[in-house]
Amino acid sequence: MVPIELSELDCSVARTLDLVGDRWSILILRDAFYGVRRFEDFQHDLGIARNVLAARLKKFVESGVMERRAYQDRPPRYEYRLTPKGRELLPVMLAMMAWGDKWTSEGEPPVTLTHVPCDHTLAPVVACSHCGDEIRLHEVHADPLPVRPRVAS
Amino acid sequence: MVPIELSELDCSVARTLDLVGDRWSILILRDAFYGVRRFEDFQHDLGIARNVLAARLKKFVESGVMERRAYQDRPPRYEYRLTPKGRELLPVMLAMMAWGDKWTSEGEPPVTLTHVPCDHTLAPVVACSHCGDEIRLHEVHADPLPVRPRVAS
DNA sequence: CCAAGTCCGTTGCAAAATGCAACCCACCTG
DNA sequence: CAGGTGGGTTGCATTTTGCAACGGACTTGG
Repeated sequence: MVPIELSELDCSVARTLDLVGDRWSILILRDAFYGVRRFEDFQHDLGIARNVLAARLKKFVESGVMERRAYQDRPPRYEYRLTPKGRELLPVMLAMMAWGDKWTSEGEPPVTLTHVPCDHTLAPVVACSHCGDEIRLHEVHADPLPVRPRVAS
Repeated sequence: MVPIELSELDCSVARTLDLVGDRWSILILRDAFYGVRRFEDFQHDLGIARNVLAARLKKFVESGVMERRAYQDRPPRYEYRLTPKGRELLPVMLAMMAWGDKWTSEGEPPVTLTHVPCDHTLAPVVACSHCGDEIRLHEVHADPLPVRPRVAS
């Protein structure tokens, strides 16, 4: 994937996109969150082309999101595990999952999440790290504003 | 974008990906969150090819994430605004932004977010809708488990 | 009245990413 | 020694993107 030209677009969203902004990356990570570690299992579960899977795993390892570790010698076999950097992509996946469940599900949401510490069904929300309230669009002020809105809004 | 084959992969993440899982969609939405509404402004700010921008906006309108509204007749001119469905993609963008800031920024994070109600610098976190605590990977239990991990883990 | 500018696209063609199936190699199992 | 498993690579067709040019309907300036 060719990186987006960051000259005028140096935002963290774009940098995150360089890693997970394609069709398969987040789905691979999702399986990894659920405990999948091996090439064959990713491939079988997702139905992804093997060459694309190999390319994605390689990219994840190079960027420090996963590590490739041998779990046996002879024949050498490897598994792919999330690093802390990779595990912290969980919020991105949960946010996408929550949105998909709310707006695009036909019938029941297929997966119910339970938050173990409080033992309640979980709808992930994005909250303010300081006050804990849910974040709404017009309650956020960005500085410097990365784009120049035409009038004021 | 050809939808991912959902037969064995009917997860909300994949359905969200069908909308925003390409190189530009989230960046367009990001500009929209910041108040950009017109074709020319999106194009100029992002440097996106005009045909791709036209295709994305059309897709957003068709899927109900944006609405196309005339702001003048003669010549007919349209602007693109987020619908509620679209505004609720904010968490996805914030999560990507937070991750990019934390893990890929060289030097200072370019944008500081302030949460207006509590007047504090904001690091968006994904939290449990019930107890408000931040969500960690191993504190989430999914049912039914959408993939079959090999051993247990 | 004519030239230039603004806004929102469409069209054609080249480059890149992806999907698909076949192949490979090293081992293990019956 | 035949077949299966695991982890890939290679070649080729298809799809998606990027780029630049063009068009049409106005508005503005002189």
